[in-house]
Amino acid sequence: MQDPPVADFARQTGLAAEDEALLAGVPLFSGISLDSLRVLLADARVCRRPRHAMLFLQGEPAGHFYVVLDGWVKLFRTTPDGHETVIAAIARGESFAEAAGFAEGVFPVGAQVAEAARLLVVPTRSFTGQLGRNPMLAVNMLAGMSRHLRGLVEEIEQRTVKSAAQRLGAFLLKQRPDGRGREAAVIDLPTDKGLVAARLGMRPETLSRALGKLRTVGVSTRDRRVTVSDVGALRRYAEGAPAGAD
Amino acid sequence: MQDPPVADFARQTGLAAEDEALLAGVPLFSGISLDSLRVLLADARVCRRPRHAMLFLQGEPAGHFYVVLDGWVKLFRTTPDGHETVIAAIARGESFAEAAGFAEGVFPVGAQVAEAARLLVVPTRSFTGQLGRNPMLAVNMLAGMSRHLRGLVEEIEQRTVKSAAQRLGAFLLKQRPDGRGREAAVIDLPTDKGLVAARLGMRPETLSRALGKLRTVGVSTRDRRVTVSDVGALRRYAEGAPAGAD
DNA sequence: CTCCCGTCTTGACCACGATCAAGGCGGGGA
DNA sequence: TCCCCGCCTTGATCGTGGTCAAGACGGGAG
Repeated sequence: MQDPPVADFARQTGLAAEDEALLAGVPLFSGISLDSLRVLLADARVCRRPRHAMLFLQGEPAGHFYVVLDGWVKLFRTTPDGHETVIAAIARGESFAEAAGFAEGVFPVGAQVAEAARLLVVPTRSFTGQLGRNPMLAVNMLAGMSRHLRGLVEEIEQRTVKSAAQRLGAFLLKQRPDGRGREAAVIDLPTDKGLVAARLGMRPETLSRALGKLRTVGVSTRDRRVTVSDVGALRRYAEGAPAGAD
Repeated sequence: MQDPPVADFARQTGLAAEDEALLAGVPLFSGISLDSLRVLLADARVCRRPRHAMLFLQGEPAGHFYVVLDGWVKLFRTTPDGHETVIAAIARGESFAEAAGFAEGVFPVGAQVAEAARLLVVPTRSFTGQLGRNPMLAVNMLAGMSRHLRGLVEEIEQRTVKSAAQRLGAFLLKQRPDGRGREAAVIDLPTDKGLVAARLGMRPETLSRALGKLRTVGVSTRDRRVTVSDVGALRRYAEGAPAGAD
């Protein structure tokens, strides 16, 4: 409980070295050094949850927030007339319910595991405690959050300026951060197409048609497996003018 | 320079009491007590700028951020091919370039006064300095920012779910926070229609047509003066189902 | 007074994506 | 084995808002 030596960090939390690298890349934590991150997350714990597991319900009191280490999580709101709307789909390397990290309250949405997940659970109390004890850490985090904020806003605004097919193209490219040439690539969709559609802010039908359009730039599909014949061409399409291709 | 007594706050910065109330309501500062705010903004200064004054240019080094005490400010980006796109229109009671408040860098957009403005200018250095000296203040500010973040994201996402006319209705209602009954109201648009359109994420032509649609719920226009015959009806329209009214 | 210019409105058209509806396909259970 | 029920695709249609183009209106300068 009291200041465990850094060496115990991994054993304490169940974090592998590659998890730490992932955490350092979480937008919320950008601008925080790895060492500081270890301190900040000293009381965080890793947990695994199978597909369809409910993490929390809308309106439940919140005492912690999450980082997705692996898998996918779906945030949803239950409408008065019964059925649910997907608010967001959270991917590996992203955090959610962060607001609960700074002040306790209730979760404004529900969360369900959409794809078997490993999660980092961070308790609010210890998190804010550490921040209070490390002022510059809090300031760095503020800087990180304002960057995060701008990024989020820009991403959402892109939904107006880029076409569905372009957004899908960018999404596909993001699934394999390595390949940069013009070679071919095989990408397995990280979750079912319905949720991918939600993630990209479109209906499943539109996703289907967008995949169709991408055939003109060498993208073919079979179930969840997507084959890109020319990564460069796809990138050009995704970044180029909306009407440019065909 | 060194810890001025609180009593000098107003004289130092040029802030009136009502300005302090406004500042307390700025999303960025929600969750910060008025006293703390006085400390945090001890080095901030008020300045007036006429219409069309340039506050800063895209790419300029940033050492401070702003709060609009009165008037409107337009953020824009100059595209490679010469002409400018409006990124955002900032109203009284909102802050902008906040990212510059936590870490120095360059302004990613340009800013111009769209409607004669009184601005609070907050220097980055003293701001982060104060935050570093008051840990709990920084934590509260993080809480405020994450609320702010959710609010922003939700507002932008509304651009998909609400119709142009509904967004305009909501905007009009926000211009007079007092009236809540079903009586009539006269609202003067706070800035020219082109900028109002930008604020609402639509083209001027669409704003014009949206005003036309609102005529069916008792809204009439003459230049910048908007007359609402039944505030309750307008509110119902703005909040209700997109297709519900007519 | 007239001309000009910027703001605003109106009309016609079009592209995009949502919606409704109908099937295809595949996997699991009886 | 057959059937059923998700998931996905495909087609037809429609509403919304962006774009292009043409005026209306008003104010200021000459």
